[in-house]
Amino acid sequence: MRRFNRAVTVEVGALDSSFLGRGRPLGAARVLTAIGPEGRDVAAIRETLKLDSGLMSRLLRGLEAEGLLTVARDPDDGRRRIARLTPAGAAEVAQYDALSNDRAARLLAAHPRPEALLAAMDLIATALGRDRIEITHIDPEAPAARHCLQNYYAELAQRFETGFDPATSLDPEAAALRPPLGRFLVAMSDGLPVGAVALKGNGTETGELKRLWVAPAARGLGLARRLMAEAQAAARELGMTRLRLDTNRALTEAIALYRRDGWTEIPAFNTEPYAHHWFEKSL
Amino acid sequence: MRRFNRAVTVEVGALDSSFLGRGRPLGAARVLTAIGPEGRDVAAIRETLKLDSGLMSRLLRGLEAEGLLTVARDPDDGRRRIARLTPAGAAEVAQYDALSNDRAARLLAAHPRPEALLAAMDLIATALGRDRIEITHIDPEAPAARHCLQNYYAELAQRFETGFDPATSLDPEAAALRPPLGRFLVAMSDGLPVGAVALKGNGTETGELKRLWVAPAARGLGLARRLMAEAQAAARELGMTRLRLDTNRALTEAIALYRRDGWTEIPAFNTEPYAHHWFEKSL
DNA sequence: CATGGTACCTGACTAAAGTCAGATAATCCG
DNA sequence: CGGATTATCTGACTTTAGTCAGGTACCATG
Repeated sequence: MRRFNRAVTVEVGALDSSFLGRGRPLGAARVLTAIGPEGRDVAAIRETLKLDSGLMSRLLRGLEAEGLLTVARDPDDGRRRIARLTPAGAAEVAQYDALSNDRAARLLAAHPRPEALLAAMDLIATALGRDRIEITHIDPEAPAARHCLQNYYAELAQRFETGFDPATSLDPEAAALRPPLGRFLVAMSDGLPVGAVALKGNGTETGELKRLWVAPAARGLGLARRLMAEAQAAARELGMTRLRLDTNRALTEAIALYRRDGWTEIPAFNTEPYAHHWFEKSL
Repeated sequence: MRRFNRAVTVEVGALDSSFLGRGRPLGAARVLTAIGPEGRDVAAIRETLKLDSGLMSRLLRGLEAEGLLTVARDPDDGRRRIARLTPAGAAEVAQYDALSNDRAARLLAAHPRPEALLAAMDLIATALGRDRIEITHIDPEAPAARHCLQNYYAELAQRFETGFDPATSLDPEAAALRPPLGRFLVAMSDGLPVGAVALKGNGTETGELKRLWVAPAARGLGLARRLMAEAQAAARELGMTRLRLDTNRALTEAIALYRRDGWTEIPAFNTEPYAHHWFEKSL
């Protein structure tokens, strides 16, 4: 553990000094790379970098003078300001990205088992960021949602004895998973989706939960339970009084979770070909 | 990968600010913890922390004024100076260690699979520190040597179809593995032994290699080959002209390595009960 | 429309980190 | 021995990071 700390500190330090090689103090470089291609709220940048407003303001002024960004007032709220990269600024950010990608690529290329290395990093990033996992509502067709569903399907294909083909399963319409009918919830860890659940509604007081998934690196952190709790809260908000779900007998942990969390098994309420158990819970 | 970087940077930053909580600037804290219980060469500290000599000198003076360390001249070389912790300094270091151990313990305790997390950290620490793996000669009864041998035996017990009991194997006397007869080589990565090989001598021109082991997290980095090369160089230094070794048929990678590196199979030259193959190489 | 709160800016400051050019004493090497 | 080299120290700097106390413009609310 201490060895890990040391190795990582050295690596972070080396990355920082390679950043310094571009002739700009680290604080300024961090602000620049925190803006993102779309531009970003000054307050949001300050929040993620934990900077004092005075310092932030000065750094922005410096970068503005270099011609790397522009700061404009937010049309929705005149107090807020939005920083946007100029083409020159975007080019600088690309240079910084290249520096860190190079290091990463070299590290991976030199390693005999790059997949193992990536899996290890994933595990550690999730472990370190576990208190920062946030559950948010997104559109069921957003990239993060697609990412979760793809991983979910891939895992089902592996775990079901019959395999899994999404085309033959009952696939809810996207409209049933977005307001005002339903919701799509994802758990995000540092910008990466690590879990999801879909709440399907049809305008009645009975909703349905579908597509509960947690990334392998984030399992055992109680994330599935948190997702379920958030989904139930969302269902209540939408005026639902009862939730149902179906599941496959291969998903034993999920079934155990449902039982523990007060779901009761009921007869089949749909014709889902992959389902063996059906559950219900009143809110 | 970027996510890993961010998570780790945040963690390192958090650890740093918890260090600041002890009312001493980070630079001074780093110097203090870099000294180690035995005292350390000022130049060596400067090297690992990459500090300017002026800065280093001032930090030492400050810590000395606090009564946390003493600086004395090196008896072997009057230009060099050796920093040693006073009891008060050792207590401070213990406090810093406690801070980082607490964080580590909390992280591990909160994780569902602490072993997996540790293995992942080990893998990453080794991957990041691979250019810093150093091969040194140590005493065959030093703690690092014991550590390697224990892991080596444990692995043999698992891989040999008959199991492995060191008591029934031909165990070289420690004297045959230390100068002037032989050598014991370990590969150290940031203070942790990650590989070893023993060179057994009996005063003649024929030596024997034994106990070649590489830690799982460090496999595939070509470390076994480096260890073999260093051992051969050490054998030449000791005036040997021929090396022999025996091995078990379960150790297929090792056998492949010997063949690739110019060893030739020969008839049994000893009665090692666990051996199936015997090799020889002239230097 | 006054009031309190928010987001940002500015100026004045401090602490920490790092740089640079000698100075000094010890060692190495021919 | 004498010149070159090395390890450390000292003093005089600069840069970066960060803090703090106002100040200005804007928003939300009764």
